[in-house]
Formats: sequence, C-alpha cells, structure tokens
Amino acid sequence: MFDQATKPNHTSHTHTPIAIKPAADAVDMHPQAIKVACSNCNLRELCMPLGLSPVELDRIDDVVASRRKIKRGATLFRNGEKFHNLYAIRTGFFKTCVASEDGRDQVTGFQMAGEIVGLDGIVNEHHTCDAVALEDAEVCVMPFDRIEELSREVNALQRHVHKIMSREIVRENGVMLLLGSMRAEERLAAFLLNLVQRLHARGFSQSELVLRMTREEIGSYLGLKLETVSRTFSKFVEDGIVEVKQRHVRILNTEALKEIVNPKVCD
Amino acid sequence: MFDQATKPNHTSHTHTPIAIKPAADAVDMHPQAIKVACSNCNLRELCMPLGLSPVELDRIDDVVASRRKIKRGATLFRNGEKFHNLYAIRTGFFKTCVASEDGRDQVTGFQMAGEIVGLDGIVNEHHTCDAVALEDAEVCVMPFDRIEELSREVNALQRHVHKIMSREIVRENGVMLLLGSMRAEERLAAFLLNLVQRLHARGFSQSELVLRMTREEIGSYLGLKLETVSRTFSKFVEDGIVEVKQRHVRILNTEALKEIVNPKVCD
DNA sequence: CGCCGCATTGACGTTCGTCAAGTCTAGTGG
DNA sequence: CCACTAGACTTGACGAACGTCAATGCGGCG
Repeated sequence: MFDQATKPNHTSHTHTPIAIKPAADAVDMHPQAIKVACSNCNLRELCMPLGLSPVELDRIDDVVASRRKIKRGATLFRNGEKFHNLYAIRTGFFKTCVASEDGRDQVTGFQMAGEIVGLDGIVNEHHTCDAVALEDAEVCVMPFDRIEELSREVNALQRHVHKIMSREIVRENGVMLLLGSMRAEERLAAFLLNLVQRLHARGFSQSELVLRMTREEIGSYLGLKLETVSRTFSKFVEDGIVEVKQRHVRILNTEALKEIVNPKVCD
Repeated sequence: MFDQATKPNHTSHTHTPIAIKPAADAVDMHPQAIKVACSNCNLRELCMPLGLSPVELDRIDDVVASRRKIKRGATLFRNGEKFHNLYAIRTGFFKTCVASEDGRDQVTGFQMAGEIVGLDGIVNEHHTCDAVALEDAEVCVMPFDRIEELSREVNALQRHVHKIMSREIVRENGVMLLLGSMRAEERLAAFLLNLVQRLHARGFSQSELVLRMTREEIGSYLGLKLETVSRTFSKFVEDGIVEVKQRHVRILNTEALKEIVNPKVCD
C-alpha cells in the first residue's frame, strides 16, 4: 500500500528531495561536469533572489565557496563553534536543536532542500545550536563575509538576505503559537500540514510523505513526549484522517487536519 | 515595603525605563531642543552599532525619519498592515503577539527601551503580528528603505542589522526551549531572570522590578494560564525566593531562581 | 464611594507525562 | 537465506501538572 509513497509525482531514483523544474534536466546527466554555481542550480528559486540580471547572476555564483557532504547523523555545525558560513541545503534533511545546560534539548526546526541554516551564528560569531543531518546530505557553503560584501553591491541579494532572516523570525513566531497554545492533536496536525506543504513546493505529493525524523524528534519539536506523538498518530488513523506505517504517512483528509488546527466555530 | 521599588538606583521621576549614561543629562534638561538624532541619544549603544567614526555617526542619524508617541494600549502596528519601518523603542514597554485564525493569541515577546521591533514585516512586506504599548511610549521611526540604503555604505550598520535579526532568531530559539521542555516554575523563573537582567543593563536594580504586563500576558508568553502564573508566584513567595505585591516584584534569592531554571545534578 | 479590571485561591477535571510491557523493522552476521 | 538484535514504535495503566470554573479580594479611577 505504501510501496509508492517514497516515489512521488516525478521519477527520482532516490528519496532525497530533489527539486522540480524539468528545464535543467539535461545538464543533470553529467553531474561531475556541473560548475559549483547557483546560476545553473535547479534550487535557485528556493534559496536565491529572483529577477536577477545575467551579470548579477554571475556575481551571485561567488557566494558559494564550495560544497560539503554530510553523512546521516553527522553535524554540519555545533553549538559553540565559531561562525563562518551560512549553508544552503542542496539535498537531504536536517534538524537544528538547542540544549539547556542541564542536558534537555529542543529541536527548533527541520530543514529541507533550498532552505538556509546557520543564521543563529551571526550575533555572537558562534553557533548557538546544532545542525544534524537526518539523512545523507549536501550543502552549499556560503562564507558570510562574502554574502555581506556582495549584498552591498547587489540590492536584490541584500533584500533577499533580510527576507530570509525575517522569514525565520516569522516561522519561529508560529512555532511559539503552536507550543504556547495548542493541544497535542493540533500540534501534530499543524506539523504534518506544514511538512507536506513544503514538500509539495518541491514537487512532491500533497498527500504522502516519508518522515525523516523519529517520533522523539517530532515530540521534541512539538513539545510533546514520543508516546504522545505515537498515540496522536494512532488517533488520526482511527479517525480515518491519515494512514501511518512507520515513517510513511498518507494524508486521507487534509480538510480534517486543517479543521483540527483551526476549529471553526459554527454558530 | 515596596514604595521604593519603582525608583531604582537613580532618580528618575517616572517609572519609565530611561537609560543610564549620566553623560548626556545636561542636554536632557531641554527635551524640546533635542534634534531627532542618534548621535546624541543616550540609548545609542543599545540600538546602534558601536565604534563609528564621526562621519558615519552623522550619516546614521538619517535612518531615523521621525519619532512617534504611542499611548498605553495603542498599537504601533498590526497584523496585516503594510510594512514600512523598523522602530527603535525610546521609552515605554511593548508586547508583540500573533493570533491564530480562530482567535487564540500568543505573546511572542516583551520589548523595552533600546530594542527594535518590526522585523517580522520584512519577508512579506506586511506585518504578521501586533505590537502593543503596555505603557505610554515613544519610538524612533526608521524607514526600512533607508536602513537598507545606508547599510550598503556603512559596513558597521550592515553588520548591525544582521546581528539584530540573528539575535531575535536566537532569542526565539530560547523561548522554544522554554515552551517545549520546561515546567511552570522553570518558565516563570527564567522569565523573571531575563527581565531583571535586561532592566539591569538599562541601569535598573538587579533585584526589583515592576511588571508592565498582566498575569494573563505573562501566561500567554510562557504558555501557561493566568491562574498558573499567579499560583507559581505564590509558590515562590512561600519559598522565600521573591516578594510580590501586585506587579511589584523583589527578588530575594537570585541563585534559587537560577537553580530552578537549571537544576544542577549533584551526584 | 462604588465600580471594574486584575489578581488570588480553592475544588475539580483533563491532558499529557511516566513507567512498563510488548511489537515491528531494518540491519548484521553467521 | 535466515536468525538475531538493537532501535524505533505502539499500547496500556496510572499519576502529576496544569487547565477550568467559580468565588472572593484588592486597588485604582471616575
């Protein structure tokens, strides 16, 4: 039943979220020949500004110094490490988490292809959280000095950097609303809707997804214990809202999920 | 017992958090004569970059277009409004809050003199939260276009803007940790320590403070109901950790509060 | 002086966490 | 190929923490 869940819409031969845009497919056939460059990256619309002139596009390529592969379970950076770079995720899936001094930790986000991590390091020139790969991943390394330099000259880049940071602030506002005022079912429903929406924007199914994280990691993100996450999944299955088989999830009734997150008062 | 609580260290005649730096006191005697300018603002080290050359300092003045007074209870901006400006708080105290569609709302932060609000509006060019004055307040209006323009030319300003946004991201990470993994006592202890630390940085007492917000607003911020906030205050009083009289709070045992937030495992 | 919003306190209910037992699955090594 | 194992997941019983509801107190403002 779930056999096809890992292979959405298009025919990627792995389950890593590779993005859309059929246009550049021809180039992708010789991956070793690709220049490390944003100008021919099919994730460009996700992590770089739109509407650049060709000459600006050329300059933008300079923000990426190199690429780096991270094995599943390895860290891209750690709390306390000196901050040098932002990272644009090319493939793979990350979590970021902060820890309190007494050992508790909290997942602060899950990041997928086209998203930027490392913004936490700018203030104090040291990272304040860990970024851990939840599956084998590759990132573009973007030295922050270069970003600042270039964004002084390319207005669209400057604006873009500001928007990325603002977007992260707004996202975290939403998580605070979730953590501060929602019950378990609402949290999980909101989580699933958010994930599937972001995957859909990358060319995946609107109704099926494969979770890259454990129940415990979901729980940490949502401020719940893993047992509660598990029970809530089971509840959704009973109610016929989703099918769940381990990490494979199929959403049967999106409207019902939305209704759980945002109960309409009907009277 | 609390009569002097509203008047910490120095002799401000109101209880609005006016900042330190005795240097500029003379100028303050003729408030109507002050030019709208950062270069002679005693909050400068809080909201503007340090180590500017005189000529840069002069240019920085241009980011502030005007000032605006906001009455207690009034909004500086609202969810959905078009974004134009960032605001630096000169005097007064704000809360920011987001709302879900079904009416629940969540306080996402409390802001005091020298802090910047409005960053949420950058992504979509519309604000996504409300900023409400909890006491009569005054802000510096800083058109974001000008900020971007100037920060292309003044590197220190560019860096500063990035740091302010990154700081907000890191702060929200901390709130997520609090909301996701702490119990009521830990949350309230962390909240009090954070408030008093920020007030202290502005020249106020390390041990006394006047809360500008209701129990309900504290509860919303901390993901608790107002009754739980009230009970937790009472618990702290019983334990001899604080004295509380309405919104006046005196911290008797800072170490105990820290211990509550970060219980040390002693074995 | 009386009203109203805010705060406190108590009794009770719900939700979620804790602890524990048991199942499933993917990966490993014979 | 299959048995074994470790880690992830599920499920149940119980209890603690916090929410809900309601009564009461307090203080500031008109």
